[in-house]
Amino acid sequence: MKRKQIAGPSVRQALESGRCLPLHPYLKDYLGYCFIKGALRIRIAVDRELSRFGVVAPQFGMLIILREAGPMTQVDLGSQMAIDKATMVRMIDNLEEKKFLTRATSSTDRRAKYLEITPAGRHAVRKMDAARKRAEDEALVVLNQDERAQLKRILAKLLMSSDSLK
Amino acid sequence: MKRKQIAGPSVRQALESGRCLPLHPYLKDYLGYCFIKGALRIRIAVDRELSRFGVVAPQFGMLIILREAGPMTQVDLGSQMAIDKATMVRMIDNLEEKKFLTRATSSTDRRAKYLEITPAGRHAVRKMDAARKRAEDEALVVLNQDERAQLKRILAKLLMSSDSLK
DNA sequence: GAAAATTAGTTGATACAACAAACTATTTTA
DNA sequence: TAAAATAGTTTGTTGTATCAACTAATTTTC
Repeated sequence: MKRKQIAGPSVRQALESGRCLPLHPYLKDYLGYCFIKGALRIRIAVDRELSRFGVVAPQFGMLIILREAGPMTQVDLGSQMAIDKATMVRMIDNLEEKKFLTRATSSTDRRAKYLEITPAGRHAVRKMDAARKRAEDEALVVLNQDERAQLKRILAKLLMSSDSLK
Repeated sequence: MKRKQIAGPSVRQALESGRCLPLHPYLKDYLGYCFIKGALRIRIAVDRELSRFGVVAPQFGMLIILREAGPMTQVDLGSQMAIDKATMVRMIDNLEEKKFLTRATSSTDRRAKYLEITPAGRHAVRKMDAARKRAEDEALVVLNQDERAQLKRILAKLLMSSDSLK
């Protein structure tokens, strides 16, 4: 009478419930555990802000990239973000619906659709970014400026380097 | 012709694929983004190790807590870890099947089942912990000892304090 | 001290999001 | 120019956490 095997960590659960992640006393010395709890705490705070705009974090990221890098196709953007093209369709649908970007068929390749952030999108993304910053700051309120800078530096170092790994 | 709304960030996806999370140049200054990427990188490494034992991170956590705190009921353990009781059943099934713990009906409350880590469970958890440590160290290889200590300290401070929040 | 409410654990159904596969329309390659 | 590849879309599948309902036991309340 085997029951179905469980598999995944309950990350999404935590994200959606938005409730504060309890930090268990017997687990607090496990770096990976603390790292993920800390990251989720910020993510939850940011997600809460972004939800007011009807977008999720990856969609915010898309708008940022489109703003900085200019128009590009869906697969291009998707591959930069490691998001499946089928998933992209839905995310882009949602952003288009909100008029944050336009889909325009390329004149040189009529299969491809170029995504371009709209003025409304630029405006929204500025507000989202302010909200994001607020949420992050609030989540980090217990850390002083020095600690925040260190955290940023360490994270950057950690991620930069391992970009080359694998 | 509305298509289904998307919702969640692609966390699980990254976890399972085990592939290296790309860090986008236009997003690398967003702390929350980097934080979650860094945390996932470690989590992926640890999960890969734990999968050899057929458990996921929360199950490892359960065994640790049972080892440190002694026997307790499923709901008790579940509430400490903020895991739904229905989810608990499946996770515990899996651990019981592997003989890492026993379910024993309480003599004082015949509804409740006390979970107790077995000698095999203790043995396994020691090996898991060694594997976890190895994985974490490897994931953090680019950071020197001082940076790792700082990271730990900052994470601890961040999480400790906000335990009181909300 | 019995009825009502609560609780522990379990099960099955549901919801949801990512992914795979199949498809259309186009473009590139051989 | 025929074949292969690609962009985008749609549909269907899969995996996982959750909900709702259920059983059995306990506690509360009157």
